[in-house]
Amino acid sequence: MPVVSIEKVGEYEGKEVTIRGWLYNQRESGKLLFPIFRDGTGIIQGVISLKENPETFAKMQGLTQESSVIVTGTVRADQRAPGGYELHVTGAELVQKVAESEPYPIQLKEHGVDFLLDQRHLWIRTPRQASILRIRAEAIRAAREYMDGEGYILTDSPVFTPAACEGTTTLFEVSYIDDQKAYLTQSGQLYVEATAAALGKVYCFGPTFRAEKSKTRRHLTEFWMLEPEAAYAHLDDMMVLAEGLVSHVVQSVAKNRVRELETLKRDMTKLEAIKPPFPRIQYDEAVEILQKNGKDVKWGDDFGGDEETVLSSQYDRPVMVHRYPSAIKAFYMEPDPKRPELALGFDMLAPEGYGEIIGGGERMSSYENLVKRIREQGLPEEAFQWYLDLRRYGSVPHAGFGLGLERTVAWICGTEHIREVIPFPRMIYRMYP
RNA sequence: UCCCCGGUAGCUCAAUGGUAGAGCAUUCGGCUGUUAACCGAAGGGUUGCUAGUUCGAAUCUAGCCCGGGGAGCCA
Repeated sequence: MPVVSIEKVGEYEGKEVTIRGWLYNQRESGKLLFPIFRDGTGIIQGVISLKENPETFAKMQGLTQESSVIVTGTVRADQRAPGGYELHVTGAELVQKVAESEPYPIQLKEHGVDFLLDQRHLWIRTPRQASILRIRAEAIRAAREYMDGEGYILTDSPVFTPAACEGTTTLFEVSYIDDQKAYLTQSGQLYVEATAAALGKVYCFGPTFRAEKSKTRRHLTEFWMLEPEAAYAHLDDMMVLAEGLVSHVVQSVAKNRVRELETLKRDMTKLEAIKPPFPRIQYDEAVEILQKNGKDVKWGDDFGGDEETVLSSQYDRPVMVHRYPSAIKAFYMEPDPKRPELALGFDMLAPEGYGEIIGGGERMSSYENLVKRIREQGLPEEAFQWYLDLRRYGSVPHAGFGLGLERTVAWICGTEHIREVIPFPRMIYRMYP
């Protein structure tokens, strides 16, 4: 008797198979049972007749939602069944029954956000959430495939760091060994700058932490970031890499996760349009576009969520805004030699109002300028000595960016909130489960 | 940190100053093709907490707690 996964059940039409999973739901109709099973790969409806199989009927009748079961039956195509295939159950083995006194808390109906987040460890069992997590996995696989294919070497950055990567944001402080203090990384960038000088083209991919008190659908306190860095690379090289990476990720999901995107009711035509080249606009031009659209922004202002939405809604694919004023960008950004008041940085804004998914640019390569900036920012110079070494010993032009995984996946999935695209979201005021 | 919104049964919600209710879930009964099945019945409440106004508070007032959305900041 073959043990099969529900996603592959169509290959076994007319054959008897075993499915190991859970009871997703069950409808009862007198002398007929319609259990719906799930096994993590999909759902399938079963049929059990009292007349034909009284023993199994008795075992399954009244069984509680999410009880674990191993069932055997014959696969039949049937228009009436959700999913097109049905399992005519011949035998069932109950693995664990959910007690009636403590029924499964998540029902097949609308629930509130607060409740679902408290039940996140169970919520991920629902088809929609499971689909999102499968898409996340595909996005990660495709992103690494692309970076590896472009000759970038994975060199992961540490999670414990001695100081801030960017002065302004708030850090999570943790106690380290023997009364030392450490901080959870807010970016791996400084470290990939070092590995780029060692290996040429590198990237890191891992969790990052921001203790900002942001309460929006675009923020998490713990999120994953992919950060490439390349020696001798310039701003334009990074914009080419960024559009190549993002389009490869989107196209891979569109190709390999069709069923999941259907579960999410995602508009596939919007994803299919995500191909290079992506539009590039300079900051100056972005300000003009915003002013034409009635936004009260002047040159020198940074863009908020509203402004980003206006800009990204002009295009059917992500837009890259480059050369922002240095004053509103991070301390390590290289100024444009043609217009020193501008930084050689860029942001990629996702369509449909999902906001900034990439930020990056060219790093400052001059020792003197970098020291000056560190002092201006009031950053602890001692902690940055190793970083300054990169400018003492064979400094070269180099560039990179950071791609926010969850914002990217939220956009691909079309979810309302970023919290749905990470298995266990960490947000301000929420760390359970 | 600031602004806005919310907290009533396990869940989703109703009740706007006068006896706290419905659907789902659970239990019992019925139903041979159900699609969040349906029909009948039962059990289930410190209305977030504290104080106040009132003959009377889920409802009005104040403070606090918890959560959501947004600003700032950022991926």
